[in-house]
Amino acid sequence: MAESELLDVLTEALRACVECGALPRCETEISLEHPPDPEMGDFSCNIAMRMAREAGMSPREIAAEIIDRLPECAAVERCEIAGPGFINFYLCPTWLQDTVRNVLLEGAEFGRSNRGAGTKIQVEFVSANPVGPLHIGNARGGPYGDAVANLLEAVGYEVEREYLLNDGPDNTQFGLFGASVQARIRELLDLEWEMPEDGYKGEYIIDYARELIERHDEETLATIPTDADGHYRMAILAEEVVVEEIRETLELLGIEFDSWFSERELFEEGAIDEKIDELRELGVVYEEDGALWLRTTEFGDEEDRVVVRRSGAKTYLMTDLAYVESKLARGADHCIYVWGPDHAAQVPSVQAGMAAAGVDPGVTEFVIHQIVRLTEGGQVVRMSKRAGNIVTLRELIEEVGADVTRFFLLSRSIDSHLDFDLELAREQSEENPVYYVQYAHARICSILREASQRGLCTDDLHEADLTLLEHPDELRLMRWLADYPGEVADAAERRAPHRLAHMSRDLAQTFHQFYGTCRVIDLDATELSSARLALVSATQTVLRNLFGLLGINAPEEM
RNA sequence: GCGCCCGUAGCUCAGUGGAUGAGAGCAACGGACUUCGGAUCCGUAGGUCGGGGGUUCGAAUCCCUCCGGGCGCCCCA
Repeated sequence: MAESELLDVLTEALRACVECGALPRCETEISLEHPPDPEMGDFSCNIAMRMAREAGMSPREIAAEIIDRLPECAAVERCEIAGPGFINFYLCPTWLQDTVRNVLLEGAEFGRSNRGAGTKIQVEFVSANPVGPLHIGNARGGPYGDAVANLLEAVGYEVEREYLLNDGPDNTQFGLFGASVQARIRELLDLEWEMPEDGYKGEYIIDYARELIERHDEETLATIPTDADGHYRMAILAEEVVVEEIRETLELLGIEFDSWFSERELFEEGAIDEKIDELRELGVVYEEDGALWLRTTEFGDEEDRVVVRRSGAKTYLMTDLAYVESKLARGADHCIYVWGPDHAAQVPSVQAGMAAAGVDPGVTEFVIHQIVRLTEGGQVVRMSKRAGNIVTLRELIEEVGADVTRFFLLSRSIDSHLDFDLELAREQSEENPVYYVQYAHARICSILREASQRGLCTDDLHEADLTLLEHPDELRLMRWLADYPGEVADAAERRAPHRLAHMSRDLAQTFHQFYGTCRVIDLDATELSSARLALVSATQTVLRNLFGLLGINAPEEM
């Protein structure tokens, strides 16, 4: 709010400087930050220092020129040059009070913006092969992709959440899965059976087999041939069960997809073949050793890649090329791919392949998340079913709860390996950061209940006399609320939902500090009580908004 | 061997070009309500930001190099 006003006047001043020749035109971006000490002002700008070299002037000189031409702005009380050339702004004390009032009036809208201006972004995440239950390894992309989607929506993008099902006829793994399920079904039906050498030998395959026998006619299942076509048909039948399971697990975490896109569609609708023809016309493919190769080397890849195997089967790269076109055709302006670390190596070839196919490289964006390990008492817990350890994501959620699972998985930067501390996650006490942040919310609810019971009015708090809020801990809390919209925008821009987890911890702590020093309910000072209740209520709103982006609950009591 | 990620307090991690500004949580130690939720708060202690070189007015942050750890390197996905 105040921040965007400041950016406006700075931009204006800079333009004025350029127009009258006081400063040369520079492309440097204007940004604002907080000085290390509130004594040094509410905001500061380093533009003068960043321009210094290009302008060939000293930073302080530049700062002076800018300040001279700063338009009148009601929010700014004064500004001054500090240190090597910072421009520090001291805002009118009312700006913080306005912030609190805005929070109360805007409610769930506070912190949202329209920077995205309705641009359509598709976020594709999880997309684990539909050949088994979700496990810890691919669990991270779920909360991450969902929270990034929340962030993008919060800053005004139109977002679509998509799960890609790798269920095409040429998908080796999918076929193997079908063969494995078929083997188990035949075993259960007392028919001749054989598990493929590279087949899926996990026990869950037997569960799928039992489920399919329950859902379908035994006769039908028994007559499905044991060749490649039969394997594929069987895989499609089993996929239904797997996808149900995956969907339910993700729903436990509050994740719901707008679209479950089946790769099969690309084959059935001929999109793949069309794409191959296109590549031929573009002259970017050639045949060798009976396979069709894409000249990705000419687009920055280390070697050319096969798109159609000698067997005639299409590779993932081929389907990726048809798939991205489908995304764009369905209206996406920008596509974010959230992939696991096992796919990191294929990013360059996919990017090169897309370039070869004529896709604007600016429309795709790849985020690779790093691995998750379970730890207990500092020891890595192997995901071994035989040892009775947690293996699937569902088991983890059942063990520690959805809020804890989400919060933990979101609490680290996506580039960092994540150790999921089971011991800490199970802890239902102050040690567990999730309970810490939720406690702040529950405490606020309790204060508001108590105030109401004692006859204080908790409605229309935006009309309270907020000028009474001047304690350092009150000011600190208000500053925090004022920063919130900018922090959300930053987190969205950087695709960094882990910042939300840190923010929630930070806001909870700032609130608790305020609570410790500022008595809220005081029947001998009802004016002050109302002002503080307004601040408490505003904090509750921002906590809720933050929890909403994180995707965790805001409990009224604990 | 090549590629990607990581290396910051005892532990788990933020911070990724700015100021007298290296921080948080946990662990350790010492404190705080006869009143709103002590699942809380305050204080103390704890660092060659993996090593070295470079760029810069300024580097934990950018570049080079070395060391250490993780992951990946199929006509699998």
